[in-house]
Amino acid sequence: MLDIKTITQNPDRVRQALADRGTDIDLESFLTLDAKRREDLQRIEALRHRRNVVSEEIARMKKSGQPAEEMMAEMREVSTTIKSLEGAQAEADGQLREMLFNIPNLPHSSVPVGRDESANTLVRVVGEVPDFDFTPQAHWDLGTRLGIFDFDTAARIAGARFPLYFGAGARLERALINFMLDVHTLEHGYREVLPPFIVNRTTMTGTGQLPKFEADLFKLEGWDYFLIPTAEVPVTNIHAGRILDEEQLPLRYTAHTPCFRSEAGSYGKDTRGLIRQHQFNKVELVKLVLPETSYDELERLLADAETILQRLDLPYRVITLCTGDLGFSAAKTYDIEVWMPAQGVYREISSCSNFEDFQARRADLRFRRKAKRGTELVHTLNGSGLAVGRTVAAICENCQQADGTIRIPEALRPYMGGMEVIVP
RNA sequence: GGAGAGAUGGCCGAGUCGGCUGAAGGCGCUCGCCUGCUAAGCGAGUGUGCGGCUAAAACUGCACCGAGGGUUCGAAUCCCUCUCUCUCCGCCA
Repeated sequence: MLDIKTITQNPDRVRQALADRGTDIDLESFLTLDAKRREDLQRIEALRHRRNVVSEEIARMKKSGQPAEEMMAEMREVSTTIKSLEGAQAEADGQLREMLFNIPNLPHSSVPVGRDESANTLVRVVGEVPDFDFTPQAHWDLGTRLGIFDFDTAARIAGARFPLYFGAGARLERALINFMLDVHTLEHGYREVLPPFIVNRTTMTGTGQLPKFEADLFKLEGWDYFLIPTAEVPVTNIHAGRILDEEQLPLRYTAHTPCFRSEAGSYGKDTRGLIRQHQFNKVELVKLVLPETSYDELERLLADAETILQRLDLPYRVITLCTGDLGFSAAKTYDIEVWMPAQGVYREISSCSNFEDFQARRADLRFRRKAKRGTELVHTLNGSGLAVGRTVAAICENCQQADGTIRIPEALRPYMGGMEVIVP
């Protein structure tokens, strides 16, 4: 969420940002409501001040045995007035908060302006796209033939869009998780976390999934609990509501979790294979950093995620999302897209974002500078490092061989017990 | 699942019959002093949010003692609901 002051003091800047994002939000009624709220607040505070003063006076009089009936009667009225004003205030607060929750983050100045993904800009293309002398198979055909995936059985057990891996497929998934966690913890300086996979409403609100995107989540019936759609949610909230010391920053966490997404509204999109599932594994990178370092940290985060693809010899490209394609909470996002030969397209495999203080304000993530009064909000960042299911899909397709077997990237072989090729 | 206890500042911990407690005391931390080594001692300071005033401070108003509601002129203190923690019993990987 944005700072109310940002909106009231720079309404034009906010208006422009919303326009760039292609969002239509009624800022005027927000500004009017806020002005009125502040006016009312002053009245309430003046009345409360009077009540405090007179109540003290009453205490004094009672102690000295003087009657205070008149004052008490007056205060009864004052209290009633306060109570009714407070009621109105609470309502206005609620309305303002709801509006605030629906205003997206301001895009960073380096973000290209544009309506949709066609305005995204290419940052770099890395790796060699494989040149097959046969027609490459889609990973779902390949994997099903090899007996490492079984989407039909998964659908019978759970439903569409659920994974079921066997043998070398299951091991490949596990190998990737371990490989990614090892690289990030041992080489990139992240601390490994194993967080809850189910979180409460406050936590979901802290990172911005709620209240706007409840339909995208799985909710536990009879509980105010949700399955996490990404490790970003529990991990970013680790320090929610606490004040960190400057020396503790930056905090860098990595976590492997399953992710659960309802994928509401995506019917018909990517119906086959591992690309879009209700449940998938992801190794996530999360950072809490000093504000002045957050854009450098974003570049490092992106590089950390790219390292995984480079080690696996998977061809990919990096793009910067334009204002119209940017997620609700992000100020800037790079997507890493891996090459998928069977479809002949690049598919998103990681999304690395700087949220600046947008999540921090919601989740109340603050820090105190050494020898300085007061607190400041940290900047939060996160990125996939990487989506595991999609990495499996990419390996299947990029490393497939004419005979329908899959060559395992060298970096992964130690994690596969030395296996070099997946055969039927 | 059953029974009981509790939730106060960075931490520990006091709050009596509701009023003078933003909150004693201690620890920690910061600054200064003192002491010829690390130690100890002395003094001062040390929450957050939202407002007002100010060039900026100083100063000042309101709120916050798990969360929400109630009683009252006035609540950390009384009542209700919820959440969480701890202990014992049961069950269980």
